[in-house]
Amino acid sequence: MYMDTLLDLPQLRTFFTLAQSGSFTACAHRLHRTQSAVSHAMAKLEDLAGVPLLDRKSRELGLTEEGRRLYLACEQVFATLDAAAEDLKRHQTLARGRLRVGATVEFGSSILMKHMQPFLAANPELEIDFTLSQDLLSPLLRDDLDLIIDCQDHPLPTLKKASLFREIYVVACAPAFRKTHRLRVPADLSRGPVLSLDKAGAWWNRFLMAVPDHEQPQLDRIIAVNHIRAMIHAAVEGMGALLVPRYSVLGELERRDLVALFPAIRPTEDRFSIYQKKVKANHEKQKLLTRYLQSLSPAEFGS
Amino acid sequence: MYMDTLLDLPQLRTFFTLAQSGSFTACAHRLHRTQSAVSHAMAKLEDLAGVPLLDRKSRELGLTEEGRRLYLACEQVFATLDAAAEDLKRHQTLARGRLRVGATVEFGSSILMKHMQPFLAANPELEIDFTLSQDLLSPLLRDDLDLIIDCQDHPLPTLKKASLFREIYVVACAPAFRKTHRLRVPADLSRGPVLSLDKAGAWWNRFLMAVPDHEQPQLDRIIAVNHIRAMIHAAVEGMGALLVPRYSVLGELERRDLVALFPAIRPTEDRFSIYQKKVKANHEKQKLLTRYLQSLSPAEFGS
DNA sequence: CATATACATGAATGATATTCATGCATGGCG
DNA sequence: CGCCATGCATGAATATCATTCATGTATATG
Repeated sequence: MYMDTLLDLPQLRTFFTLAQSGSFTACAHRLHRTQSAVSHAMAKLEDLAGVPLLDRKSRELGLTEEGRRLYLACEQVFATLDAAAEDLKRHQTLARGRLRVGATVEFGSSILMKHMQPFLAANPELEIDFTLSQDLLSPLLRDDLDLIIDCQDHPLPTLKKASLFREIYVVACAPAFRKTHRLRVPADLSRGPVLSLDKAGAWWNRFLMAVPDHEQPQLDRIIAVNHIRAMIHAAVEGMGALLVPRYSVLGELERRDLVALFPAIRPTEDRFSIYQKKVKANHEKQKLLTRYLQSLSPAEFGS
Repeated sequence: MYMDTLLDLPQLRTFFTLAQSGSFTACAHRLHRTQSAVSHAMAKLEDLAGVPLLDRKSRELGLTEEGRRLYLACEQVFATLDAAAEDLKRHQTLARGRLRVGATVEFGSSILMKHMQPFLAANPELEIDFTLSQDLLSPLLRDDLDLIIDCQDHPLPTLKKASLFREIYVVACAPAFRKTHRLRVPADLSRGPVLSLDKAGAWWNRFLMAVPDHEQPQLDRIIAVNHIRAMIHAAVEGMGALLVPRYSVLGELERRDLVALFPAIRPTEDRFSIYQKKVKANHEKQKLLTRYLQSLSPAEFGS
């Protein structure tokens, strides 16, 4: 209903990236969106522009004359904009003092630690301590922690919640294990041992609930390992299939120590959020860290 | 690794306008937003930037050092962007052929006609005919019209709907009339004649429903006039108070031939939309007109 | 002081972008 | 050829974000 500019930034950014990527799908990956989102965005942009901007006929996707001109404008605009953003970042007031951060054990050790160095380097005056634990809420409320990263929901009115990323679960196993047990559909899991945090196998419910009835496996042979990292090592050694948050095995998947099974099955996702006491959330150091964490792309978290 | 841009266009546009306007409220008016919206947007922008951009302490609202730098970047960016938009507009494929447009009588005669000239001038090859009528749907379905602008809802699957603006109703009368009848609250309307499209006064229900119980007027003296334009002339002459869509009396309010009454009471709004047959909505000429109408600011429609 | 002006804020709402689940076309390839 | 893979489009459902509404707080002004 309001149409200040004909041009809309998210769409232009998409267009700009698309022109560099050569295909909708590639562009979508770069922007951590789906191909569909890119398609919608471009349709809208072209509709707004009133002229075709993309030339879809040939194999390689090209720009029309108008598209090329718009692309040049984008170069200008984004150069300026990015420079301005850089400039702002440089001039952010540096944080100082002490900040006590809590996180879940697996997330903290595998992901958080990997990404804190640049932040620490940028804020040498800031002293950060980390506490990895299952129970994060009570230390936060007790003021033993200033900021926690948790996948449990804490809907308290005194807490400020900022959502961070979605924790996606995967079923995975060693490549050799998949071969010997001929794992093709979820039902095949009945054939071999599975690793579980608990002996009863409740750990796997999250997965089972997402499996259609006729493909339900019988998980009879359960190997209990009460520690995720240990479970992962066990899986790499071919001891069984496991169910874990994707972020915890990013490296193993990359190196093909593990392979993901049944990508079509999507267990319910948990959402990781940052929680802070509202009264302290305005402190520069807390805002700074929050911003930093949120600026990490979802890909870093395996989403 | 870092999210798109830290900078977001609608916010930057607001910031840019704000810097030129000198106050939140003034900026809000320019952008046809509320002061609150501007405030929210700036809060978010500053939060993203990580540094204060606005200096609110002194009487005149100023920019901080970082704000000034960002403002310079904005100048650049919006200059480029607006130029690109202009360029695109120039290169839009010109429409040609014939386009039959339908609209409600009052809207068509008072507003639509006022704004079509630039469009016609930009598309000399296009022949447009206008039909103002109460019944727009059937001619559209019969293909006697290509595009209609209507405040009735037509939720048909074969039609494409594009919303245009909200029709806001006002109660108004001649300044002298207000004085002689001492109209201060809705109940005072009992004192003098009111103009209505129908003798029964059902026309006023839209207003009465928005009035709290204890202020309900008794509309006993009703002057029926079955034509809005005539009703307006009657009101200007001091014959009574009337209830009309704001857009129909924009001129009279401006010249103070009429004054708006009870701004606190807000009758239900109707939404004007553009309807076209889906199969024909892709025709260049129809898209062009749709875009043009949507690009008119809400202020043009009295919203 | 009382009032007016200017901005802030939280909750509710409304609008928009994104995804999901498809469909349709084109280009290898057995 | 028919078959599958790939790349883009599309409509409905959903998630995300902006805007408004209804207030609150602060400061200046007569």
